[in-house]
Amino acid sequence: MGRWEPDAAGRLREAAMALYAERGYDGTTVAEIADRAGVTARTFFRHFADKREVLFAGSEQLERHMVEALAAAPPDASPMEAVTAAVLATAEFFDDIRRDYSRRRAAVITSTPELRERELIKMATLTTALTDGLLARGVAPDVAALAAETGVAVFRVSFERWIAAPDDVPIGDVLQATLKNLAALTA
Amino acid sequence: MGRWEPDAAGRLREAAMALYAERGYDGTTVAEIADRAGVTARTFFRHFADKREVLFAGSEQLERHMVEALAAAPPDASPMEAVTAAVLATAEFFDDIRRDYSRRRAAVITSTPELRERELIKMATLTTALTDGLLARGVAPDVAALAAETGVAVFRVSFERWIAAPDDVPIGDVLQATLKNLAALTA
DNA sequence: TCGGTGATGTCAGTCAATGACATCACTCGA
DNA sequence: TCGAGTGATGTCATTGACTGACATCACCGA
Repeated sequence: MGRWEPDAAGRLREAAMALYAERGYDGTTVAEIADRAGVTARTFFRHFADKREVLFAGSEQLERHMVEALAAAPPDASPMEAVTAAVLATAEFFDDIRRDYSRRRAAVITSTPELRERELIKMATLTTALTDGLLARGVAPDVAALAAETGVAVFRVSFERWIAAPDDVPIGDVLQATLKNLAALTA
Repeated sequence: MGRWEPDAAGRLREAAMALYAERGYDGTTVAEIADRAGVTARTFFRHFADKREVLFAGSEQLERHMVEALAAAPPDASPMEAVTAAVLATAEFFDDIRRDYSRRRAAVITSTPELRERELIKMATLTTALTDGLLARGVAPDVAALAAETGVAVFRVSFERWIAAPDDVPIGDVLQATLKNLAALTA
């Protein structure tokens, strides 16, 4: 136990999500989020770069996880096989507990242009990271970019479908199905 | 001739571009842009929704132009042929005069995360518009989305290359070359 | 016990963005 | 010709995001 309640960042995330869902992104001030989390607005900005970033806290973790899975793929795996491994590795992030959070989060994001912008750049950053990972595996630049783009597209589509799917469908199944669809398309 | 100098929006665009290039986006205030354009900050926000939008003023026009070209394609044209027509239609927008502006604009955008976000959402909006245009032509949803995505990708890649190319290369040539590359890839 | 550390609070300030209201050249119809 | 719009702009006040500088104070390690 420290001097303050621990996990201020976590409380801020919870508070922000709750308030965004309740009053909308524009209808919520940083001061209100901080209040609910029991800190000041100044502390909010010490944990998150801006008012949007609080909804994208997990993205660096997810990216790191995918890049690691990409690097861990067998050396003789094809670019697309490596990307597939990275995409499937995301299943470990989104369990049943996260699904409810993900749904509320997605609802807020899709209804707020500012947040959609942020999400787009996160996806772009992820694509760049995967591209770099493929380049490190010796993949040709053109192929790397294309494979990374495809991988992120598969993740995006699957994530959306997972959110819309019944509660008993795990995200792994959706990812598998999307990958199968892709294979059928390109065959 | 009106009561004020005409084309305030145009002057604001010029002023913004010059100041962003000179001092950077963050180092420029809306008040400074307005000053240079001979108006007040309030007037800036009457012409542009926010500080970023002033660099994306032409995007609605470009989108409309592409959508019209898409609609004007022969009814029996394939989805990809229609998209190709839309992509090639952009050549009418970017002449030699626009190239210099485009270069400076691209330099500012790539060096400013906030502006990159805005550019990404513009591209996403364009993709949606082309998708809708294809749907109106009776194209199946999956195919429409994919074709639109591909078309925007071709435009993006071509635009980047055109900016980096020597001054005597017209954008039309670059678009043609990119489309040829795509055909070779998918063959 | 004491100085360093780190997370937080406090305060003042800048600047983007918006609403309400005033201004005033220009236009058009009575 | 006059007077009531009209539309683009200016002025003013306000909110709220974000930042820098400095203070605080429990904890930890020597």
